[in-house]
Amino acid sequence: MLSVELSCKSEYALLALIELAAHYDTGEPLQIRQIAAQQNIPDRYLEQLLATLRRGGIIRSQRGAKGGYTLAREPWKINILDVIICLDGLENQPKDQDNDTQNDKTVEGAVILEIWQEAHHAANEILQKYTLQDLRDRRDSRQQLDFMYYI
Amino acid sequence: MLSVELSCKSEYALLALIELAAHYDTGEPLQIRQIAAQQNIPDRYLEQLLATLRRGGIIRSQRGAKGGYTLAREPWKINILDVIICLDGLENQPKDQDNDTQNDKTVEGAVILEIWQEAHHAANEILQKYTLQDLRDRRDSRQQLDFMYYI
DNA sequence: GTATACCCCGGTTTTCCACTGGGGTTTAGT
DNA sequence: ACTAAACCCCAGTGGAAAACCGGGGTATAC
Repeated sequence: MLSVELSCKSEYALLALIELAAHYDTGEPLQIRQIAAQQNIPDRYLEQLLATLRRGGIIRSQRGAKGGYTLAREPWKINILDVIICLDGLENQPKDQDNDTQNDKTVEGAVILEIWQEAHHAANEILQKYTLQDLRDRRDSRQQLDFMYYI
Repeated sequence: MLSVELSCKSEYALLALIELAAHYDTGEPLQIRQIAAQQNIPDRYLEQLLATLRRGGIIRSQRGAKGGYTLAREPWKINILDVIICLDGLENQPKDQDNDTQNDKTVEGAVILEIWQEAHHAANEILQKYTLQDLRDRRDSRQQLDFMYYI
């Protein structure tokens, strides 16, 4: 219910977004197939994730032949927390029904929840300070390094 | 695989530990039944969690009639991260086999993992700075407040 | 010696995640 | 217009992990 986990979903989405960020300069859309092949992601699954990202305003889509996906804004204006919230959080609604039965509003439960929210907040601050541009840059310099070692 | 989540398991364990911390002064052990009834936890499940906490050195057990559980050390010497690591982490071994097949060591995956570990670390620092004593104190002052509002 | 309470270990149920499939609809190119 | 390429929507399926239950054993106070 209140988690900061690196799931397949998050990882796949970020991998795809790194690709989109890398091709952002060209202005051309990228197709699901290309991304999926590049990053070894099941394409039908990736399709769902991209649909979610689109509804969340992270990416834009172009339908029809020669269509595909592009980032909705510049890579340095999309941070990782945006992505995570879009994927997991969009339908974590208030859900404050069931107030007739004391669902679990014990004092102890509230105290624990409080601390968890604090931890959760600390993690979110980290995720918020990194953008897709940062991911792309890190990827590039890392690959540069690998090449240096190779020769 | 790398998560900071408030699961049932964690919450149950912490609720039980708050009870044990509250009764720590008496020196008397608390029985599973009492804790389970107090905090509305399925007792057979709580038994498993307490067994794990015992193996992790968080609590001690006394067998036989008039037995039960007590904290293994003072409430202010047990922080929340200790508890979480004991519950989830004890058997998250290295598991660095499968280096013949490149399991998923892509450059992009490594970059993402790096950032996630940083976020994870930030959350752990929060969990580490709160002890069972803190939980107990917060519970008590919260209950005091509720009473003030009631009259 | 007996009741009490922990101990161990295996099974069941439930829930959720990763993944798949079958249709549709929009659009570029001819 | 026609067709093919691509996204769109929604409804499943399989498997694994989490939550939970039960049976029989063992230590200990009285």
